[in-house]
Amino acid sequence: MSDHRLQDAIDTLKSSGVRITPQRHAVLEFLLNAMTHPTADEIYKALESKFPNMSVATVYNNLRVFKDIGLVRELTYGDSSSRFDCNTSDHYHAICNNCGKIVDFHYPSLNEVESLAEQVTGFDVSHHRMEVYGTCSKCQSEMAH
Amino acid sequence: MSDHRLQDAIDTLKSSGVRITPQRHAVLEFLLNAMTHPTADEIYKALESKFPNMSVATVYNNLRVFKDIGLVRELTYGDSSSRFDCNTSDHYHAICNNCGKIVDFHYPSLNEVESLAEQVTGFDVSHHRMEVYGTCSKCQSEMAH
DNA sequence: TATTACATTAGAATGCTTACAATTAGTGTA
DNA sequence: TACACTAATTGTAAGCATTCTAATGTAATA
Repeated sequence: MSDHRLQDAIDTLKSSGVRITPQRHAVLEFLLNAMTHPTADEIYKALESKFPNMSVATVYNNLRVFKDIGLVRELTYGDSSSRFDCNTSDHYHAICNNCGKIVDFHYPSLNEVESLAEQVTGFDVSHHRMEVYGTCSKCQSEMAH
Repeated sequence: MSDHRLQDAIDTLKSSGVRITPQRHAVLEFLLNAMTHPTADEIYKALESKFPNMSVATVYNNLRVFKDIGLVRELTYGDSSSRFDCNTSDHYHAICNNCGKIVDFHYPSLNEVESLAEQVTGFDVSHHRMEVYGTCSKCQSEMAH
């Protein structure tokens, strides 16, 4: 089902002059199929069996390449490690304070906030970020007991 | 001018059963007077001359105490270290992609987003976070040359 | 095929933050 | 004020995520 997105991503890489190595392909494929927003270490562990010799550095290197090209976004929350999101379409995140689960949700882009911020701060605004924090439904029902 | 805020903060600490030590007082005072959002290390360096024997651990310990009580907020961006903000009133941040400068700005709280997110995700939302990114006016004029 | 540039690897190094155990110092009570 | 109790501080070690480095490997090109 995501063959289409994978092929698009590979085309983007190629046209940027980036080589498609097996490791790079695997990281990309894993990210595209991931329902979650994995950390670098999670990606590394997931591909360990397929690429026993792969280095963590390779994961980081490739994530940076993807990020620079705009294929993935790096999400930095309070916790220690970054998460990576290959869904570059406009969306926001809801994060569970309890279990850390991240759920995507759509909302009309907050352009108004950007233009107000420009007026007030004198910035030339390029983008914004927004998340809501709370308790996910699973944790809510567990807490009820 | 911020004696009032400092006294309020100290009262809050006392009523939470937290002792007011000289180091703690100094960290709190520095944060309240800071126009920026300093890192733990910046606070440590700033107080070095006044408290030559103070440990970095003390800065971190106290910041955590303040955070737990709700006197300060921890800001985590992409860069390596956290920043601390003692302005707990509702406001948002504009961050310069170039120099890292952080400017506060006010905007009516995005309650609507929170309630929509609750409906869509099933979360019980407690709060949200939002920032705009761009180029600050100083960097803009420097880039013009 | 030789060359060149880019990727990967393994491990060392870095930087931020926390953990730990020993010492010091506030705070409430007699 | 003096005492005792307990929290806070200190210095250092440890943990963790991430980046760096140098050597090796691999793909594309002439």
